[in-house]
Amino acid sequence: MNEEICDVYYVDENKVKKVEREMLESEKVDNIVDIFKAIGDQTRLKILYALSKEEMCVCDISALLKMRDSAISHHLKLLRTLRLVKFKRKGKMAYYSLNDDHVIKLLEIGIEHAEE
Amino acid sequence: MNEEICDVYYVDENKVKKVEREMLESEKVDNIVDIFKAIGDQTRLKILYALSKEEMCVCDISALLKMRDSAISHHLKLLRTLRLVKFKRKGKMAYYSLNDDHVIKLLEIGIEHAEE
DNA sequence: ATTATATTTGAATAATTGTTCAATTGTATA
DNA sequence: TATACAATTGAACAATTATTCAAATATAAT
Repeated sequence: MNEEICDVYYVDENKVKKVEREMLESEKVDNIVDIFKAIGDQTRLKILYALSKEEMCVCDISALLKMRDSAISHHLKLLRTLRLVKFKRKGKMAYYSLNDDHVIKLLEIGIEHAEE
Repeated sequence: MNEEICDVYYVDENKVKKVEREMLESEKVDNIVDIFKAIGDQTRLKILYALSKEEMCVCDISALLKMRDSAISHHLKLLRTLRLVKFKRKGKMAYYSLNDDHVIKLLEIGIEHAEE
């Protein structure tokens, strides 16, 4: 009988309004979601985990994961855009590494939760 | 000219083999990926963030996010399966809350990275 | 029992996304 | 300059997934 936004009748309006005020701005939500979405993919998670052990070039990673270098490159581009990895060119190769330790922390907590 | 697994020629085999030994088992990768995939969705991220502020029932959340309770329930089921949220029934309602503080830690680091 | 309401579920559709292929670009060397 | 190779890019296809609708449960009240 309260709001007609959805098909629900008894809503704790005060609670909802309170949480509404505390919610993240939607632009911020988008940015955070993008990070988790990036890590939430088998190939990219493996890439990130591998880079936490060693700096590697595209061809090393594609050999490690037994995938086309094109696929790896597409993923690395996304990870670069999100500043999860960085790279430096040395001759023909591009050496990738983790951009900062946020990724490592995220992976650690993710692993911890998965292991329980 | 090394391995013919992919279309790449010069690979640092020692490095690749070393990282191969250090890699996560693929079953573990799947489990970790599922967690990040779950958080890497606008609706579910908002649900988790909201639940970090207040315990809420399905109808509260659907009012907050202006979405069908059916959609919310589907998401909550996934989050329950991954043990990211828990719930208790009180009468007709189901009150949801975060299962442990892994989610909060993950969100904090995600927010931190997004804000830089 | 019947009615009312909160939640859950399954199936269908629409939208998103990962991988591949083919072509291109950048860098080094002959 | 011509060739070789690492990396990148865009387009296309296949696979995954979020949301909706409709129907089914669960719980409480009349």
